[in-house]
Amino acid sequence: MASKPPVSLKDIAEAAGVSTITVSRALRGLSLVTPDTRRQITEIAHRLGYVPNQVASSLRSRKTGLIAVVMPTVAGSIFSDTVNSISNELGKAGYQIIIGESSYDIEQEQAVLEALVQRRPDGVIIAGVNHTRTSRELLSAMNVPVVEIWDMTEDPVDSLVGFSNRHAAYEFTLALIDKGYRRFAIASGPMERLNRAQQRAEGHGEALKFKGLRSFGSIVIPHFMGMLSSGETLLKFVKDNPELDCLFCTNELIAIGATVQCRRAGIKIPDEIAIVGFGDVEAASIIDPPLTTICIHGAAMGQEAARIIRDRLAGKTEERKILDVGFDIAWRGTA
Amino acid sequence: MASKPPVSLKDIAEAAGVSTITVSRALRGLSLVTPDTRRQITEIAHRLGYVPNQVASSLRSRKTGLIAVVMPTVAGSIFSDTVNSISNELGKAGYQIIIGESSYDIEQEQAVLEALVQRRPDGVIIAGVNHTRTSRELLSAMNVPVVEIWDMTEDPVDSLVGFSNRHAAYEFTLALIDKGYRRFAIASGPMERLNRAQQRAEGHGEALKFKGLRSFGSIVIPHFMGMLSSGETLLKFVKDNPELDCLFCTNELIAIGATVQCRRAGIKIPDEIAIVGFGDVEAASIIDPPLTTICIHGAAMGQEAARIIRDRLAGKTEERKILDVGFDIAWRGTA
DNA sequence: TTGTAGGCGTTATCAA
DNA sequence: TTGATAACGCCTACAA
Repeated sequence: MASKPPVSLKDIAEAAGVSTITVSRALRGLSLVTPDTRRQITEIAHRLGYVPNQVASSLRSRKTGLIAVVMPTVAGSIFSDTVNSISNELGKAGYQIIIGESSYDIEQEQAVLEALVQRRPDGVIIAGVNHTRTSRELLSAMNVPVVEIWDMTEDPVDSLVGFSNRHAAYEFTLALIDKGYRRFAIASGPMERLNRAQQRAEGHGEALKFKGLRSFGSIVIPHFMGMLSSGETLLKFVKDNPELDCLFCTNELIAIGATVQCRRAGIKIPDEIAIVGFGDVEAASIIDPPLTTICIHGAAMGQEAARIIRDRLAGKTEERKILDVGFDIAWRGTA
Repeated sequence: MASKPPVSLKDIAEAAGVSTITVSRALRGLSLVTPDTRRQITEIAHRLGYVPNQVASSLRSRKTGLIAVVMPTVAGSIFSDTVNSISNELGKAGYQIIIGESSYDIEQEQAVLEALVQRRPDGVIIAGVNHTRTSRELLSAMNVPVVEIWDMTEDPVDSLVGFSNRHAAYEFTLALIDKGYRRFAIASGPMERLNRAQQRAEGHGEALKFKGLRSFGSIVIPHFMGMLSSGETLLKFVKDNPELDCLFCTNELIAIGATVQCRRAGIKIPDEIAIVGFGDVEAASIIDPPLTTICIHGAAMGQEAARIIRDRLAGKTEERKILDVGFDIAWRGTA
């Protein structure tokens, strides 16, 4: 297992009889090098199996080409559209992403952020607008573009691409009431300490109140246990509360689970009970009946956030942006 | 927007009246520092808002704490279990992962690899065993542990944690024949140039041949277009071939799509036609009927691969490992 | 237990 | 168009 020592710019420079900086320039395509010299250098670099050391480059140039992306989770389908579109959009510009998972917990988010920051990312995209004080300070102190996503506030750390969870839940509830539903219960997923679930619940509640309705119950699935087992719990809840006519889920996955399990138990949806979700993952459209839900523009948020980062880093713009991508209601089979 | 200059070890050293190396040692917890000194240093570092620069650290120590993970895609649910378990397992040991997508193409894989290698990862986990010559050379030349996953071969680059796609398809087909199915057609997803789909098709074909059966047709969904639209294509195929009694899909997503669309078209599954998948994603169990499929141990592969990397980097073991995690057949509703 | 010296591989800066 | 010099921030090696 004789391991050859790694090849550096210096080795190439010696072989080519030029200085390291010339090699560096040639390999970076810096057009101040004679085509002839460049060709020779490229050839030698290739022959020697040279692999540029981006660590050294990053240290000296203070550019890592890394964008930190902090999400509650990347498991499951909720945030994967967002992460993918970020990755694709930034990939075009030669950036790599490093992902951190906050596990829906701002303390954990801070820990993750503290780790990521040490790698000196050139930018940060982070889900949510509710962070610890230290996290906010950290984000500001980094002096790189920061884009918060998946939420809305008047007072972002830097730029923001999101939507109002509260408003979406509010409007959706109004629309459901318009459709004739009156006796709602609300089901929440694992209570996010990042509190987007809570905002959704509040928006729902406000809409009820505005229409003079009261809530007929609520249930929380404390630790997320997979779609089907959450669904079992909700099936029991639905059976125990026969007066309900609509189960408002603040989380897509439990809505899917509930729909599947209720259907398997022979409950007619939406006739006996309507079920609605929040988020529109792909699985929502393959179940029967397909889920009526709020469609969140995860990919669009990712893409816009990535663009903002890219443009800022390219010096194209200085300004901070606040972008509301809104939401749609996807009327399908469950309500 | 006055941006304070970043704080370095030197700044802390000066403030504490010690040398930078002492600060470095104190902050890394290297137990050669007086508790008193350490406390003082920690306090100052905190007060100054010191953020260690891992780029500099990586350059000098030749350890980046980064593990490169190369997968065909991270969109969708197929590989996400694997990536998550890798991330979790390595996270425990303080490693970060950087992901590259090969898009089911070994040329693209090579390009991705060439980019990742420049960041000097401490290890590599890569899907598949079929790589370009250059990729293999690159992997060897890196002199870091490499684990190939999701496939099987006698001749891995280094370590290997996988299963035989061919064998799984072979055994599954035999089991289906045992169940009484005779008139099979095979449906493939986007033809992977990384050729795992092909191995599955071959295993299926060999089993038929072994039992003296012929294939009743085949169809390829060339570009993956989502579960439901693939399903439409397959629904048409099934309608056009009424003699079939089992549709063998080499890809879970198209199996789900086919099942959903056939069912919506009123075709009785499995009575009129059986449909089986390959891979067992979560969505397979929420459709009706739930999909009979080969259960691949994606999370287990990820975890084992991560462990091998971790142990090798901790110097716990030198040896290369080949691990076959096998597969299970999940008999559910569609066959 | 602490410190000195130097270098990891690259690129910014300034000079030729 | 090319080069010399130094520095990015940290840690290895060796010495005290």
